[in-house]
Amino acid sequence: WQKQLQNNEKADRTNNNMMFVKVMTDEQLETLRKQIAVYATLCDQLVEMHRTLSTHHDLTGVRVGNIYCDSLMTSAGQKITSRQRWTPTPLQLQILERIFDQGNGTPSKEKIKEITAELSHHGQISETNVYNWFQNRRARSKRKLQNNVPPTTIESEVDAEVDSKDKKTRPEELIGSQQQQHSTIIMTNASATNRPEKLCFQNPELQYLNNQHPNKNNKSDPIFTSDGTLR
Amino acid sequence: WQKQLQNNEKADRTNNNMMFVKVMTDEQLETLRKQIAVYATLCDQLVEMHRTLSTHHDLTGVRVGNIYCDSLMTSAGQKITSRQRWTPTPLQLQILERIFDQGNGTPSKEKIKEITAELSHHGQISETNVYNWFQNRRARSKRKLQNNVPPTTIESEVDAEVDSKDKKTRPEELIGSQQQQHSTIIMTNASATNRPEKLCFQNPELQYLNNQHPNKNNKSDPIFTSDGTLR
DNA sequence: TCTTTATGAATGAAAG
DNA sequence: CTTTCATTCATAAAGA
Repeated sequence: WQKQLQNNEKADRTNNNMMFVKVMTDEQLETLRKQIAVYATLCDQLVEMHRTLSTHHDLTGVRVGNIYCDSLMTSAGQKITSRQRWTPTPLQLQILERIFDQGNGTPSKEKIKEITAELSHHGQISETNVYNWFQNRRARSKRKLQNNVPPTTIESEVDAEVDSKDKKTRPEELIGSQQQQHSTIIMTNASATNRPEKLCFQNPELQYLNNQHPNKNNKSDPIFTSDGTLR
Repeated sequence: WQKQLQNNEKADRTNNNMMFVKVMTDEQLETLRKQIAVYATLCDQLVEMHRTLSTHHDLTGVRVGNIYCDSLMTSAGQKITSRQRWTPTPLQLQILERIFDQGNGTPSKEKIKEITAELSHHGQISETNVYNWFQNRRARSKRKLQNNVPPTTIESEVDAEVDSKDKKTRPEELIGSQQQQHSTIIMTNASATNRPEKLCFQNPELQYLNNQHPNKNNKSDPIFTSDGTLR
């Protein structure tokens, strides 16, 4: 593998404009990654279901499950390529920070363009980056306040809950059975932990697609091994 | 592995300060396609099997859901308690994307109901969710276009240059937020020559899956769409 | 290296 | 519909 990589790499470098074949864009690659991850997860889910169903009957499901786990499961949700992300240069950061501090909480599309133009003199950047940055900046500073200023300890929780529930003004013309449990309090740590949560399934099928839990085996990437199988 | 990739990336970036470096041979691409197709087929089969098993063993979806949920909790731990918003199942997502791609941009209340009904077979969902999904999907795809269409006006810089160059490599619409760093994926021919059929299931009962032509039904031909989304 | 943290990006929901 | 918010995911950077 390594060797091949190196070779290809060299070829890549030397024949930059030449014939080797196929170029995938980041989007395509990312899409591919997602797609594979989705399938892997799907298979995982299904296998799990089979396992559950078959436990009392025969070995089929179990075996399938095991095999699957060995070959595919560890790869679920992993990345094929690392998605690269923008990182502001110190200078950009400084400028952004300054603008942010100026208070005008609403960067608005116009502003964004300006800012982006300005910042692009100091490094690669796009409007989306700026937009996201402000978005995140605002959200996080807000949360910080929230977390730091919960001096209103005890009864605030209840009040907050009621308040937020009242906020739910949307006329529910269409509502199924949903987890629209806007039990959303002001997510302080305290409230988050005492809350008797509703444990029942909402997405019975694939809840843990979002698993980020430190799986010790997460070494593997869904990459194609030399024999054409996934590992 | 990962590291190797990183190295490649760095090398690419520094040595020839150019971008787009994802290179695949035709065979590799083909292999990839096959592999994904196999995944799709497998999933289809598994779903079918699951349905059969479910009905046969007289298990309701709910029960399955509960059991599954339980096993999930034990394995994945804390997760489930904190979820408060709907997360589409991969399957649901696929379906949604497909519908969206079909162009009928106006999901009208009628449609929504239908779709919801359909999707509810694959997981907990409500009409509101579907409604929101389409809302967001449309808005965001629009924004993407908006971000991409405006031909680079500000060429004041190296980065801008790079950017436009970058865009040239993208035959299709691109995702708004991706604009910068690229990483390298190179697949060797060696890895591309094998049979995807070896993928995972060796169980006799499932063996027949492997003999299927991946493209048997169009649903099993997962290729990325032009806008980098799944369908 | 491996783990943890900070933060860019994605996205469901809701407001405007 | 468009914009914004809240939450979560993924990863670059920092720490051990």
